[in-house]
Amino acid sequence: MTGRATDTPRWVLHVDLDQFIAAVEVLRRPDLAGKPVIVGGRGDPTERAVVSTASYEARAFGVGSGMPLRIAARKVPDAVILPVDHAAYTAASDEVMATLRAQPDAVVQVLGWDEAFVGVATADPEAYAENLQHAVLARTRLHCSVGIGDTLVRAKNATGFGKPRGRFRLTAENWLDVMGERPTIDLWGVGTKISRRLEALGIRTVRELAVADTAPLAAEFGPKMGPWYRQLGRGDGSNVVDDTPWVARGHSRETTYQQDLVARDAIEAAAQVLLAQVLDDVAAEGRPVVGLGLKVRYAPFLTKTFTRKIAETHDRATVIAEASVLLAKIEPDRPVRLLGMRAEMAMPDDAREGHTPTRSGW
DNA sequence: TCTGGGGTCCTAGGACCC
DNA sequence: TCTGGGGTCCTAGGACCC
Repeated sequence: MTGRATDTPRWVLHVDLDQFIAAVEVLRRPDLAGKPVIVGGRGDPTERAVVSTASYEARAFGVGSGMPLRIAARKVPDAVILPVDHAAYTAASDEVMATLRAQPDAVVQVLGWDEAFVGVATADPEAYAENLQHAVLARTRLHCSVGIGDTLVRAKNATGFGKPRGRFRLTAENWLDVMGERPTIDLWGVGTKISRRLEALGIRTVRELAVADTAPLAAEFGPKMGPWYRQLGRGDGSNVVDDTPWVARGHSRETTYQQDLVARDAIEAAAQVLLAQVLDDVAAEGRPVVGLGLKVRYAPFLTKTFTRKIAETHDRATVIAEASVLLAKIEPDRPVRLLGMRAEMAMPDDAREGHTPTRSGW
């Protein structure tokens, strides 16, 4: 006998806050409860911006995140439109994550502002999840839904069936019964492009993907991604929740300009502003810069990216000088609607070798 | 008057070396 | 003189997520 309760099954819980951003706004403005609330940009629907979150009342009108704010405002004339307040959401998120970490024997892997995996050994995952929901509500006044699974993928996919405020369990046993007839785009990690390419291979549903031959998948998507998509279709993969502190590979800043930039000077000045912000973020971490990136959008569907490896340095002036090589690649006489600057940082030597928490472990 | 801003990982193809 | 094949590094770009 070891000290570990080896026959207690390990479960993955995927915790997802319900309409998180809108809910945080309602907490500080209770008069908004029950109203269509849309959060996006600077809260001005005449500006170029998109919806970050809509409350369920606004979603009933067909508004969803990613939609241009202007169109959302037209769909819901009575909507309350609020600016994005990052600091408020970060503070609320920190409270939620602290609550999760305080649960008995919980291993917590944060995925974003409003979601996390919780790994736990328990004989009754539903009861554990319900306790967790009560704890989050008591401490933050926010509601969440919980997906319960025997793998990370199944837990993640289960959550949607529990919304709002509920729980749902997906395991090897019921995966294909629940997911089998759904289109592949419902899978986490399959978007519009991949689902379309799968369809061209004759694969439309999750079940069809689950039983597909790997050879044509590998031929279409490459030796890594091909087999990975098939595994997604089966819901298989790791059940290990990884609480290793996240280390950023880099930092970037992007801005969409309300009016396109035309003059060369204006474009270069704007890029320097973004680069300065990026270097502030990098400096705050004290890690050297090893690469640079530039993104430029000339028109809605024409985006170019340029990257460049540079010799490891802490010196701002050196980085700015290196960036001029990328800036020279911006085409003249072409209106620019978005600029982005990115700096890649040297990774710490310890432990990150081969560690890719967001994807390849699954 | 369509399309944010912050990230991650993978792949293809060219350059270069042996 | 022409040509092979493997490996690595780098850049551009694709795709996905919240």
